[in-house]
This record gives sequence, C-alpha cells and structure tokens, in this order.
Amino acid sequence: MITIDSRSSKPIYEQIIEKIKENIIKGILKPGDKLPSVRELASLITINPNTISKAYNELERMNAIEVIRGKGTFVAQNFKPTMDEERMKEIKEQMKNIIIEAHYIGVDKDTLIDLFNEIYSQL
Amino acid sequence: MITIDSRSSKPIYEQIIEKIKENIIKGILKPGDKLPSVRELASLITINPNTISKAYNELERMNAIEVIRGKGTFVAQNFKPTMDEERMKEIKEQMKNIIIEAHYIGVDKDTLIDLFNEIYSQL
Amino acid sequence: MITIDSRSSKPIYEQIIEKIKENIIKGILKPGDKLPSVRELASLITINPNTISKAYNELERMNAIEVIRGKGTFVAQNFKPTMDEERMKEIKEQMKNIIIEAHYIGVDKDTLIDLFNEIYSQL
Amino acid sequence: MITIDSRSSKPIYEQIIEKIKENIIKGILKPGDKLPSVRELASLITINPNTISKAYNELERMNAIEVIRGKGTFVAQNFKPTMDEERMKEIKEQMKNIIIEAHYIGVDKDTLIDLFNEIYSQL
DNA sequence: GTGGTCTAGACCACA
DNA sequence: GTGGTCTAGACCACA
Repeated sequence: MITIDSRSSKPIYEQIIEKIKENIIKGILKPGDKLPSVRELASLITINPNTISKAYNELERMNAIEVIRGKGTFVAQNFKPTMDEERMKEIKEQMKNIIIEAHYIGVDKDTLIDLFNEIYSQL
Repeated sequence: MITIDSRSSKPIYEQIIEKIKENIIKGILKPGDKLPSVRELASLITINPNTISKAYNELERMNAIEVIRGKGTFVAQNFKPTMDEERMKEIKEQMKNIIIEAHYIGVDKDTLIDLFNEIYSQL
Repeated sequence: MITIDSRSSKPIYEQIIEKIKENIIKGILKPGDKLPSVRELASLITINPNTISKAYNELERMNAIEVIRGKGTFVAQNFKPTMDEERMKEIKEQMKNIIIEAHYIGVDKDTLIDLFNEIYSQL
Repeated sequence: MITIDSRSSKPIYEQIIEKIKENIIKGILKPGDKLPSVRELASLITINPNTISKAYNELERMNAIEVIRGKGTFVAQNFKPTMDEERMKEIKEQMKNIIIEAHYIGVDKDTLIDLFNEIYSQL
C-alpha cells in the first residue's frame, strides 16, 4: 500500500520511491512481482501519471524495479547491493544531521539507539 | 568554520543552519558568542546575503541564536531542548529512510550502528 | 539461435531483426534457407507472434528475406547491397555517438579500433 | 549550437544530450562554462522547457554538467571518465550493429575505418 | 494495455 | 532569474 502525505515538503515522486523501496525490503513486494501500471497507481492514489512515471523511472535507474516495454513494471530479480562511496558519504551526512536535530529536541544517544532498533524490528 | 558545497542538492541556507548548529553542539560556538554579521559571513563564504539572512532567521525561530538590534547576532543563552512531537516524527521518518537507503547499498545494521557511534564520538 | 534480452531498452522486434541479419552475415543462415514460421519462432522464444511478424515484415522490406505465400519464409537469394545515402548518414551519426559515448567512459581511439577489429573477426 | 532534427525518430531530449556532450568533447563548451538556462534554450530552439529540463537532468546524472540551484547550469569541472562495464557492453553491441548495417548497404571494413578516422579528426 | 515523449502552463523554493 | 515539481492531456511505439 502506498500512501501520500500531501502536506509533506517531500516531493510526491520521492515519497512513492521510498514507499516502494520500503515494501521491497519488507518483503511485501517480492522479486518478479508486478507493480500496478502507471495509470493504475495514478488513479489509485489520485496522482498524475507523469509523477508515477517519474518515480518508476528513478526506481529503474536504481535497479530496484524493471520496466518491460508493453508488458509492465516488475520488482527486479537480480538486485545486488553495490557499495557506493558517493551515497555512503550522503548517508553519513544525513545521520549526522539526524543526531544534531535529535539533540535540539532533547533526544539523547540512548533514546536514538532505541528508536533505531525499533525501526529495524519493524522492517 | 563554515564550508558550503555548492554542488549539493541541499539548499545553501540549510547547509549553513546545519553547520552552525553543529558548531554549537560541538562547543565551538558557546552561548553568548557573537556570530559574524550577515554581510560579514556573506563575504567570507561568498554567498548571497539574502541566503545568510534566511539561515539566521530560521536559527532564531529555533531559539538557537538571538538577534539583538543594533548589537549583532549571538548564540542563545537559554537554550532548552523541547520535546517536539512533530519533529520527533520527522526524525523517525528520516531514520527509516536512512536504514532503507543503507540496505540498498549493502550496509547492514551493525555497520550502521558502528557509523552511528563514530559520528557521536566526533561531536 | 535467437536470444532476446527482455530487460533491454531495445525493442524485441529490433533485436530479432538484428539477430537474423547477424546470422545471415555470419553464414549461419544461407540464401534459400527456410526460416521458422512466425508461430514456430514465437513459441520457440516465447514472444508474441505479432512481434515476430513485425520483424519479418521489416526484414522483407529490406530484401533480407522473402516471404512466399503458402510456402514459408526464406533467406533472400538475390541480396545485393545498395548504397543508400539516407542510411549512410544514419550510420555516420551512430558512429559519432559511439565515439562520444566511448570517450565518456574513458575509452580512447586505439581501444575502439581494437574493439572494432575484434568484432569483425567474430563475424 | 544545438539543432534538432524533428524528423528523427530519436527523442528530442536525447538529441539535446548528444549535442551538448559533443560540444563538450570538441571543447566548444569548457568546464565551468554556463549553459543557457532551461527557458533560454527552450525558446532558442522552440522546444518545451520540460524537455530541456529532462536533458539537463540526465546530463547531470552522467556528471557531464552541474546544476546549481538558483544560479544556473554549468559544464562540470571534475569530469572523470569511469570505466563502466555495463556501458562498455552496450557500446560493443552498438558497434556490432553498425558493422552489420554497413554490410547491408555494401560498406566494407576499410571504408568503415576511413569513416571512423574522419569522424575522429572532426572532434 | 503498457510505458515513453512531449506540450502548455501553473506554482514554488532558492539565490 | 534559476531550476524543480506537478497537473492535464495528447500522441505514439510496443507487445
């Protein structure tokens, strides 16, 4: 299930990307599974098809899904995580920012680790 | 010291906010310390003054700094972290996304915890 | 033998055309040889018959194969290459693009010539 | 200069990508040079801004150009060709197809090599 | 039926 | 002024 938070400042297409990735990691979407067509998903969540298309294209670039001409869109079979230095650096940066943000609302290290474990157990 | 990555997709004003917050948390900037004026900082890092101004305004809204008319801008004295549900939810969301991103480049939970501790030790 | 890469961005019908042309040039398919019927090939490589049909039609237009009603499809007897300005221009264009693409992944002229000779020796 | 062939089957945004890459390789566009803004180029070649935007975004993904928020688009400074197996395989494939196409219009190996050298000398 | 391309046009954040 | 996002809607190639 994909839900969009229209009040979020995060672009819709990014929300879709994250939700689908999440579903793949959780095993809700398995390799080879067919995703709803661009138009189907568009009408399901009442979003413009172009926006869905943009999300699908980015997911394909990341090798998370495969778009097959005239057939549809599928969860990728051969997903192999590739250690990417660029993105590792980004993750570090984001993590630092989370820690700083947390500090500013009074959340300390231990609470953050608890939160971390909690999220992991839900995946 | 504030360094800006102009190629980053992160807006410059957000980069400034983060860097200043980071310096406060690290103790490099202490309560009462005077920050460079908007124009000073602007010429220091060759950034449009409007951008610096936006960053300072947001930092003031967060009570991280205080702007005193005719005197200058200072690190806030009375900073008290306030548990904010809204932002706690955001942090959770961001953390989940980091975990998902990390998974996609083959970084597992333990490595992520190591990274987490490493970042904390540098603050 | 014809193998199809369903993940390729190249349309299936074009892949079929290329594979058949390649087999003719390599001499695996000789003038007068009978090609599998549309339905046969369709079930052989599990592709929609319409797609095979489209490929065969284009090959016939190029005079590479001949369709004889009620008899079947055959590699053309009287194949005479015809210098076609239009297509020569296309080939030039494609070659330029290959050179540019190669440059962008760090492949220089000599390596490209080696590659060129290698491919020729395999035909 | 960027010219679009509207009769070509090649998508407009791909034509733009190729033309810009070509100009970079030829040295007509140098690192740090400012590209026309999305709207400028759009009105110059009377193409919809969205299409220009798509081309620029792909070029950025390839590290050929850099888009700087609110400032404009520039030829990348730090272009480093990265040997990419995936794309090397594609180039091989394309080269094989050119050789096959050339054969079908009666162009032999030597003529193709001459053509190859000619194109290189014009870059 | 499937996704890909393109246009026209609006609104927005950022510098 | 700059690019980014999104909508609405058209047309097309492909399977």
